[in-house]
Amino acid sequence: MKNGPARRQVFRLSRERRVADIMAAARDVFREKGYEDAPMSDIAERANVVEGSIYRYFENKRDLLVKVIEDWYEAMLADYDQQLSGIRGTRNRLRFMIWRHLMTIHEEPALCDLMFQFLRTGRDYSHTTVYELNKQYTRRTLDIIKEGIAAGELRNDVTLRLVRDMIYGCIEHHTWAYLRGEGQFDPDTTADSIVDLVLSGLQIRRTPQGPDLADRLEKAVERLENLAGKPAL
Amino acid sequence: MKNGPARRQVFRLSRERRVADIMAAARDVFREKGYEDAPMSDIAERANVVEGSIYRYFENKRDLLVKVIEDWYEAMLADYDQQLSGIRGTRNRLRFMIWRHLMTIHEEPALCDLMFQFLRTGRDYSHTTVYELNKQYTRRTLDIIKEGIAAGELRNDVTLRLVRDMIYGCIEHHTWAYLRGEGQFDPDTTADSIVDLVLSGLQIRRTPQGPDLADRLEKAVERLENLAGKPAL
DNA sequence: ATCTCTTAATGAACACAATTCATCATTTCG
DNA sequence: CGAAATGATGAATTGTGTTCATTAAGAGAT
Repeated sequence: MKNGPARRQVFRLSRERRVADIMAAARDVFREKGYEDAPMSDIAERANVVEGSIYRYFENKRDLLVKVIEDWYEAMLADYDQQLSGIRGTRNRLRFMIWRHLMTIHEEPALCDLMFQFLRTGRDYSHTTVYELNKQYTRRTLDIIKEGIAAGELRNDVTLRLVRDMIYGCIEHHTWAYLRGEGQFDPDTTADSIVDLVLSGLQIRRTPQGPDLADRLEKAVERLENLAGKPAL
Repeated sequence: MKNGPARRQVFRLSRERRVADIMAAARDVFREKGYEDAPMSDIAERANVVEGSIYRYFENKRDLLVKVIEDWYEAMLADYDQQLSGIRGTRNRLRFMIWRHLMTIHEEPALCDLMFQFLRTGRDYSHTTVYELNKQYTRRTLDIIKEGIAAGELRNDVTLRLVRDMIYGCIEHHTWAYLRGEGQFDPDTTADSIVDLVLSGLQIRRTPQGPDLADRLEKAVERLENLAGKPAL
């Protein structure tokens, strides 16, 4: 019998259980330390496995990150349709989508950060599941816009892609600014403001034909006055 | 005399020249390979120095990246005010800012990428020079909005921060989508569309009861006229 | 010119983290 | 119960950023 260094007791779990353990540990460590500052050794320790074991279930560190984000994202979107289906009216539905996105970033800033910084920038992003999920997610917003157009409430001469970029770009830009200390975070009023801006724009709405209307009224009254002033009786 | 390995000829240059050489090399390598995939050895080789020498002028790899981006950003913003000062009118000035930003991203996608991905996400971003430059840069857009408000052209009940987030968020979101293959890139029409969307919003402007109201009033007066004209005789 | 003295550049050595793999423990199955 | 299959291990490897003792180049004095 060789007297080597003490070997840790080996536990054998089901594949699903091991994967779940590692992903849970990875999610926690990534949340706390980000991607680059999260050593595999930390993840292994928290998952009660040894570093090398992680590579039996995940190709590499990045793959682990991708799986973690996918898992979270998918779960988050699960009951989305249901919530949305209970809301009526273009404005309300749009507001919900914006509010929901703001809340998500507020609840999981670290994971959102990882997603935007490390997944979305990767060369292969457009071939990932996260890309598809995200597309599916933003498509709902565009569907709301389309319905608004079909109902004659919204302009039909805008590029839908740009509207999407404007809404989501605004939310994200706003959130990063908040995360580095600019202003406060109030999903309710922010959502209201964004919907209002997107729908109404910046320009002051001149009541068109305003002066014209006044003219016409004045002329009508004049006719009345003339009529009344005459020796009609 | 020791017969060690051949030692490379040592060139001594002015500090400015060395720094400039290293930064130029770093800029090129970063542009080609990104941040993480750009080894210091490549940068050193291209700058004709040895790896260790870089650390006489830069604290570490990140510091080098920061300096490179700063340098580029500063140069880019240099003749900005001058260009803008030649443009009149809220809409045109706003359009220029948007167009200019689109062009910048189009001309230097790699450096913009680095800036967004590695600088803006850093913990210390809000204490960097790039942060200040960027603030100063976006402030001009907000100044244009403020002038529009002062001139009575734009609504005064919007959060300026949100308008900024909407404009820049939209541009950036749009650009990343483009960079990963969605749609084309046409700074001119895109700038037009964004300005239009920001100023006018999505909602169809109902002439609010304009003609309708006038019609109804005129008819009422007509009835009065008829009434007054009849039993009078 | 020659001889210090200061300073810059060097590249070998270090440190640290991701990844691999030969080895051994555990389970499964005949 | 024994043998094969499978899974976990952790030591070794690799790659890369960073450090530092050593050495070369230039400046100034004699």
